Order: sequence, then C-alpha cells, then structure tokens
Amino acid sequence: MEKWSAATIRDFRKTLLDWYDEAGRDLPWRHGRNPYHTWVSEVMLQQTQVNTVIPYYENFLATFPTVADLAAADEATLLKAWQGLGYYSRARNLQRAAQQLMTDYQGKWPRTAAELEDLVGIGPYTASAIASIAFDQVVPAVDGNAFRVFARLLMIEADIAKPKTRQLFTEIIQPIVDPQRPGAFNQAIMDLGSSYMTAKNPDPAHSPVKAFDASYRAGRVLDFPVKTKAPRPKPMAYYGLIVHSPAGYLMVQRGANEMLTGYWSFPLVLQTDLHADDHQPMTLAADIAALEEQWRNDYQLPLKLTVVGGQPVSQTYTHQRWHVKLLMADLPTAMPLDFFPGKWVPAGEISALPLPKVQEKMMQRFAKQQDFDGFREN
DNA sequence: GAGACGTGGAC
DNA sequence: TGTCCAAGTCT
Repeated sequence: MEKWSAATIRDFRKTLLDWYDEAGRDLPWRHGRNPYHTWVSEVMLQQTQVNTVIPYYENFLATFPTVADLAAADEATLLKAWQGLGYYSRARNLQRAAQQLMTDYQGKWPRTAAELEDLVGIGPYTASAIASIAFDQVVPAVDGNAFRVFARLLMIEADIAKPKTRQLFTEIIQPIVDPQRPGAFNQAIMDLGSSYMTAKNPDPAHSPVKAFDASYRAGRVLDFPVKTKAPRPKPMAYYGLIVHSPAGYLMVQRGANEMLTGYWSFPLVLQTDLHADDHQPMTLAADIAALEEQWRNDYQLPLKLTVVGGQPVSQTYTHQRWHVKLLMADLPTAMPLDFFPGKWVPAGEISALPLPKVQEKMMQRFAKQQDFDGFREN
C-alpha cells in the first residue's frame, strides 16, 4: 500500500478540488447549505443511484419542507413519498429522527458527526457527510465511493465487505481531507467515484487524479477494491391471493416484523407454510385446497380459488427471490373481515395506498389476464 | 460480525 | 437472463 507525503497530500487536495470546482455535478441538494436538505439527500442516496434519487428528493422537500413538517407527517403520506425508493426503514427512521430533533434537540441540529450518529438512521457515513457538508467538520465521509477511490489510489488490500475495514479507511483518509473545504473534498471523491473511478468501467487514463493512482501505475485498477461476494438471494415461493367482493379487493398492510413494513399488498401465503406438518411436495390442486380450507377455518371466508394464468410474478430482493403464483376468488357478498387482518379496498382506491413493487407487478399480471373493468367499476 | 433490508441500471 | 452494483444502517 502507498503512503503519501505531506507535499503529495497538498498537491492531491488542490488537484481534486480544482477539478471539482470545474467539473463537479450541479445537484439539487448542493444548492445552499441547509442541513435538512443534506440529510434527506444523503439518506435517499444510501445504496441508491443519483438519477433515481433526484425526483424523489424534489417531491419529498415539496411535501415536507422542514424538519417539523416531516416530524408531524402521517405515516401513509410518508410511505407514499418513499414508494419505489426501496429500503423503506430509511423513511421510517428519517421521520423518527425528525421527531428526535424536535423533541430532544429543540429543533437545533447537532453539528458534529459523533452527535449526529445518535439520530436514528444516521450511521458513520451519513453523520460524517452531514457534518462536513453542512457544518464544515473536517472528517472523511467513507462511503462506497471513498472505499473504491482510495483503495485504488493507494492500493489498499483490505476487504471492504468487512465492517472492521471502515476504521482503517477512516484513519487513512482523515489526514488527507482538505481542512479548509471538507464538504467539497468529500463530494469531490464521490463525483470521482461515479465518473473516472467507477466500479465496472473506470477511465483511469483520463482521471484528474491519474498521477496519484498507484493501481493505474501498476495496471491493476480492477483489482481494487477487494470485496468478498454477497450470498445469492434465497428462493421463496408464494401464493398471491386476489380476493374480490362487491366492496373491492382484499388488501393487507405488512407488519413490523416483516419486510416492506407498512406497505399494502394482496395477501401473500408462503407455499411452505401450507404443508408445514407434512413435508411432502404438494401439487397446485392440493395447495389450493389447503388454502381454501385455511381461509374457511381461520377467517370465515369461503373462497373458491382459481388460477390466474401466466408466469409467476418474480421479484428479486437483496437476500430473497420471490416467485408469486396468483390465485383469484370472487365473493358474491362483502364478507365482514372480523377475523382477517386486512380491509376491502375499492379498485379505484388501491393506487392511493403505499404499494411495494411486487404489488404493482401482481396487479399488472392480474389486469393482463382479466377484463380490467372490474378494477375500474369497483 | 453476518444477515436483513428494495429497486433500477448496466452489461 | 443472471449478476453485480449504487452516497449504508440496524440488529
């Protein structure tokens, strides 16, 4: 691994910041220095690309202009504003932190990374980003870009998938951060990481910091950063139940102990739960019979399930891969939902609910198979 | 410390 | 199509 002299560090700062001042991106959250704006953008940008974030950011600030507005927002409005962005606990934590700010901090922002980390959803990266960008604290914001950029520049061999590696990078980058413009320095590293020093298709030959790039000199750019591979998503087979009555479609809100918390979908039943007792592989007909019996017994809902044609709806998450087979039933009367944890939703009102992507796919698949009038009229 | 946690883009 | 990647945090 390379080590830089004090002179090299000064040279690097100037080269980087000159480039940033000339070629840095003009992004909505880079206008002004409002810590709320910086915070919202940084949380949205966690594991999410800039182009995806921009429209969400604009809409979010229009909907919740201040920390106080966010703290007071109702959950459905919040989840709707986040719909499609993914990692939905970010939205929930954002609001909890806003409430923390209003109640525990009297609406006044803490100005250091260490204090910012006490807010829910703000980890070491986001705390440093806010502290440097909004409050000029001289700390490195160590995100995926910083890992990749400095791993290449200095040929750091540590595995960035290991949590412990963050400390090493923080210590290495800390003395390099420009003490006059720490926020610009950190954002310049991010711009570098998303242009000349991308993960898959870097262009190190034309990078403004080519002269500082040890991995380029060694012809080993793509050997850095070192990162162990993530496990494959686990396949999960579900039945998606489209239950219609004169009152609309049966919808359920996902609970706090499952993913997609707070979002609404058609009822989903894990196939393996249908025959938890006997581990026999079941036929589709047997699964349908088991589902009908279960719903009659547990919920007093006498379903007659039929298969919705087409391939199963598939949805890949970071750690799970869902295959959802759709079944439908039409109840002649709106059965009371005394035993079922859900509600009837008229077709025209479904889209007003916060919905995860898999629900939108289920509705599309269903609509393709059905006369969609049923959706519109009810 | 390993696994949970969403979605869309790039190849 | 499959696989990896994108401004991480929480448990």
